[in-house]
Amino acid sequence: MIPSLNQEIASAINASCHKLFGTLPPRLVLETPPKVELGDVAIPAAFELAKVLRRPPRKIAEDLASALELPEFVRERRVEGGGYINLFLDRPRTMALLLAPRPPRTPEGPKTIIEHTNINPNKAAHIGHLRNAVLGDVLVRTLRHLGRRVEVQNYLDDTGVQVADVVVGLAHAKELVDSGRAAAMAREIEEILDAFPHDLPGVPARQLGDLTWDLYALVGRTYTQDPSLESERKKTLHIVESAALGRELSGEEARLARLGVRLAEAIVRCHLLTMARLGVSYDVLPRESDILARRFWDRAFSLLKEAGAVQLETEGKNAGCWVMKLEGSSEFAGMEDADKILVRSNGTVTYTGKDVAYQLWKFGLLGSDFEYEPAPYVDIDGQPLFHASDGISPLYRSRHDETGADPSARGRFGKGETVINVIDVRQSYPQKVVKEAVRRAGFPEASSRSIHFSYEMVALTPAAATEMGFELSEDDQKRAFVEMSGRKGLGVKADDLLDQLVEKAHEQIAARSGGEPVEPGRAEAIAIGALRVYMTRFSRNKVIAFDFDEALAFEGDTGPYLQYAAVRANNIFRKLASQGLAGRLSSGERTGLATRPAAQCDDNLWDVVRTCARTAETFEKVGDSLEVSFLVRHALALAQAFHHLYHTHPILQAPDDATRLARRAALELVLSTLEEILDVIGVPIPERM
RNA sequence: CUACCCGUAGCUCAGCUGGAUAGAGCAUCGGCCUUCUAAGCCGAGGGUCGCCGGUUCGAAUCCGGCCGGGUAGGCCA
Repeated sequence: MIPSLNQEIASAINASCHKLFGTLPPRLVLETPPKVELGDVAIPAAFELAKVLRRPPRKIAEDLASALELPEFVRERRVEGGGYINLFLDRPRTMALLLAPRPPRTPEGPKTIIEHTNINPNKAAHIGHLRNAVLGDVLVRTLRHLGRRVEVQNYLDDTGVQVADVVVGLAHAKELVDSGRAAAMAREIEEILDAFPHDLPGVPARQLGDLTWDLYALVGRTYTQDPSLESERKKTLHIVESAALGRELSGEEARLARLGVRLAEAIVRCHLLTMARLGVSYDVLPRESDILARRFWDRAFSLLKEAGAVQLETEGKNAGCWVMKLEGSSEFAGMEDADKILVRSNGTVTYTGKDVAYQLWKFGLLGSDFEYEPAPYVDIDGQPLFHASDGISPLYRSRHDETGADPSARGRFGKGETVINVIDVRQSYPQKVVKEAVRRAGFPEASSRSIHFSYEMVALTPAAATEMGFELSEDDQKRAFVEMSGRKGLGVKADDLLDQLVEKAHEQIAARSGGEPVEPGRAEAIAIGALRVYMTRFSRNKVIAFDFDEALAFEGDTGPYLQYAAVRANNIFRKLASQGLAGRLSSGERTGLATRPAAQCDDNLWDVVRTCARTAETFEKVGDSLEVSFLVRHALALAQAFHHLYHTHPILQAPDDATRLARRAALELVLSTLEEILDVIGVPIPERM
């Protein structure tokens, strides 16, 4: 419940067990009883001891309970159920302790690098990317809250096939299916890119994401209908890579390469704008093109070769490729062909190969680094559009050479002790390969600190897909969910969903404001709250079958429910002030709380306090398990407890000052706890609902 | 074929390393706005925890085997 108190209780149990039974409980766990009436801390140790001592747990609990020498904080002990020892805390003192000011934590210790978002810069972001970014962002905020040093990286695959695909679409628009529409879109896209970094008059920045989304879908359809275009794809990818490697290119090739560079750069701005809307930010944007230009792979390759981790195949289907043999290792057991190609027979490096180099760099083990420059995204006045995750520092991106690089940023990024990659579960296999490669390159400790934060995908319910005008096959209609597919253009765009949320929030506000004008930030805040909670309230390994009704819900287990609790708490303090009553607790009141009669803390009030008290351990649990839904569910439980209290314990109309003080104290605690948690989940608290 | 994930109320999900009467939200039904905003609260109904076996004083939870659904096993990422 309270970390320091838990420790005292734990050592008391151990001491008494030793004295009474001459043995310690195999595992010492402290639980929280399911109901307030049952107490504040539950000790199930008697169940464990029953096995060892071969005596009924209830008996053991009774003996142990009376023998325990507990801290003064514990007011009462009871044996409940089959053998639980339940402790009741001194309510006023606990409350005073919980309300005592805590010094803010400054980050310290070794650095944890978290990579998330990582969207192919060739089209608008969809709701699957949203899950990635929100989970990653909440993880970042949680670890920071726990006092760790965290660096946020958003990797840009600016020289990948997906970028090449859209370049193909632009260069060969007339050969695509629906060529008329394709050509029109291509023209508009090129105009937008020509004007970049400025926007065309009247054309919103996100238009580019929408257009490329559609164009990419046409390219995808064309590939399946007319495979001859595939050769253009290979050629284009080669051009894009060659440019990054600094090779001389002919006129047309150079034009295509430049197109790819500008496309990626402009789409990244779309993504960053979308994420900024949600309050998601990054410290550095490492680019794949710079990994190529800086020859990171060459370094990684020699490390792997020196360690004997890779070998050149001379025969078989992988002849001419450099592969990492995985057949023997247990992690890859049972796989038919577990070997992973890192260098293709034509000499080019696979994505996984580049990822190995990137991973080694993240740990500072590559012996090579990027240069860095501030990300080039500015508004009309030349002010930066984005900041680093501290909200102050500039957002940097990697750079391949010194020209234009910021020398003061040199060496600032990477060199993490722990690296967490937020990537969906479908990429478990390549992630395992990367981890294994780091190990075999001679860095077992770095390998063990390579964490794949995996989560399940966001898919669409057939209903949602149909609602958006997609025609599903009969088989698909029967499925529980259908996978999104950029190549089919099947998916819900992040900004579209946000817009719908904002619109709905606006309607709801307008419906209750009685004609008063609605300030624009309110609907946006509610939309963000709804979205962030929707993306984080499920366990990581649960597929989210996206459903419009569910995503747009504002009642029950939702962001607005949390926000409403905080708004209500704020309203009470506001109202108290407007009536000339004491509102927020003074420091004298806080310390004086400890000696007040316990009677003012009835069970209902205490239930809320008890929930607040579990916050610290919830944060710890999230840090240990990397399961952010624990935090969200805790917030929901707290909000629920408070909404209940709100109806049973009026403060303005409290019967007397003493009662009011106890209630104000509980309110103070709820509000500060809610603010603390919502800040970490990234749910903004509006002034009013 | 192999590995991993999922299977709990009509729907969406919790259930923390085995333990208190299996809990929330949505939906349904019934109440509560002259009282700090009803995006709220109170109450009711609704469960063979996929199936079978094992371990245990005790299993939704651990183990084994099935069944159903999903994902991965590309010189794509």
